[in-house]
Amino acid sequence: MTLIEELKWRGMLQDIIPGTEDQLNKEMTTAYIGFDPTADSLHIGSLVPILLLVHLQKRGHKPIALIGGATGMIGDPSGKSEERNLLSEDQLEVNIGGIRKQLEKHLDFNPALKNSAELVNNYDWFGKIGFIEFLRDAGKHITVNYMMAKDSVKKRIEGDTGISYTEFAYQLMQGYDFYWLYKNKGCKLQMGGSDQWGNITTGTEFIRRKAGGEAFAFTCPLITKADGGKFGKTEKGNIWLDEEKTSPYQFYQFWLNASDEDAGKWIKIFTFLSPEEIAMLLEQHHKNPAGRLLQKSLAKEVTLFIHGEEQYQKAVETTEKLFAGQNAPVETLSAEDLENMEGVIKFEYPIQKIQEGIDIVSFLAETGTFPSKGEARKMIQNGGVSINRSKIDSIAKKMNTDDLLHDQYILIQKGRKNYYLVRTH
RNA sequence: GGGCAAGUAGCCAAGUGGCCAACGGCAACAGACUGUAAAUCUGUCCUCUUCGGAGUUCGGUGGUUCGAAUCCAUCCUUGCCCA
Repeated sequence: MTLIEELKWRGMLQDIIPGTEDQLNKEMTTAYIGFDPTADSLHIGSLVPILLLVHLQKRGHKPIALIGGATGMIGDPSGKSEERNLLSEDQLEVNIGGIRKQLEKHLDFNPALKNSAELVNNYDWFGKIGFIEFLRDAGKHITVNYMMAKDSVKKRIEGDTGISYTEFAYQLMQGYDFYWLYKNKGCKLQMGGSDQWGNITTGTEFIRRKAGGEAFAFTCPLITKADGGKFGKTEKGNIWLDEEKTSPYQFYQFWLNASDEDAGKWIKIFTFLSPEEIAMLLEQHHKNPAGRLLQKSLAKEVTLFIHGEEQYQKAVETTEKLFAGQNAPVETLSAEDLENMEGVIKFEYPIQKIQEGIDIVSFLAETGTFPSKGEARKMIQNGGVSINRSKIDSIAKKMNTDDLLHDQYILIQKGRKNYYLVRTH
């Protein structure tokens, strides 16, 4: 299976410029993907571009990760219905650092390799270009008519929010990036999400007109959920790759909670499992859907890839303690079990207040489980709060020392899946 | 610069003097059902609350009025048309 065939099978190919496959088969090809420095960590939405680079490098091609230090200051209109706020230079600096750290974990940057990965920041070349120079060098080669025909631009022009000259110029900058990499790094291929198709083809067009060269591209479909929700968002917000922002346990749980339909698609995209292995998993899953083998495999592979063996083990251990024995009495959890639950949010609380018999609503608000008493009350009335695995059915309940596990802990559940551990002192 | 239209909660979107914390939809969260799925049904969904209420909202600021998201003035932003 060639790289393109594999990506097609994995469901990671949306659009492709004819001749791309021949180019990849012909020689070691240098290819790039851009990353937007809109936050100081990448989230799972950026996982697909990372994986594309990894696949590429595995096949002996040379990946370049481009961080949009310059383009990030402008804002890409693609997929945005409104003008974006500009990021400050300081913030960009921080974000670029965070992203660089994460990319270095997954790509091989060893310079001894002939296809070693490279990291570039487009600020390095855009920072030096003057406005007049840019207009003469870049602007002259692409007509406004061509730029306006792009979907991302057309939507904004036809919509009722408009588009600023700044954002309109974005595709020209991205096109120039591709040209710069073509010229200076011999980069002939650009990849990206399907929302980038317009920007990408501006680049290949630019290279053709200005350099008379041929460049290639393909895009990956945007990841969606079967139920139409946004991918990678939960109650707590984005799922980040940084374990400080999203603990490995939460990360593992995210994948474990995928629906059957999504899991079947995602396991091809987000893991490196072979078609045979995946076919086998799918078959076993159909025989016994309740085993949720697909979700478990998906969660395992992705957590291993991002957080490594040790964190994966911890996530699984915590998961088993919390979920495997859902109906087991809470006393079966030892003090060590409780202490070692990675990823469960822990709070400290003075034991004195428990001894005094504080009411449940105040207790939940004061520990930080809920932001306010009102919310705590509402959730209890909705039947959504459990203490030590038994559902609280009255807001009148008072806490007392009988509620302490091992004379010290209280396990709070918000809904079925959100656990909090209160440690008294 | 001139003319016309628009700006409502995370998003879309009704409301055009009191019955408005503001219809409806999406997203989100919780419950029932389940497999820590999906679908379905139910509840919550501006903030706080002693659950009786209280406070702050409808681009900004002033004003009219007993009372304004709704009327007036002005400013800002956006779109369309004209120059």
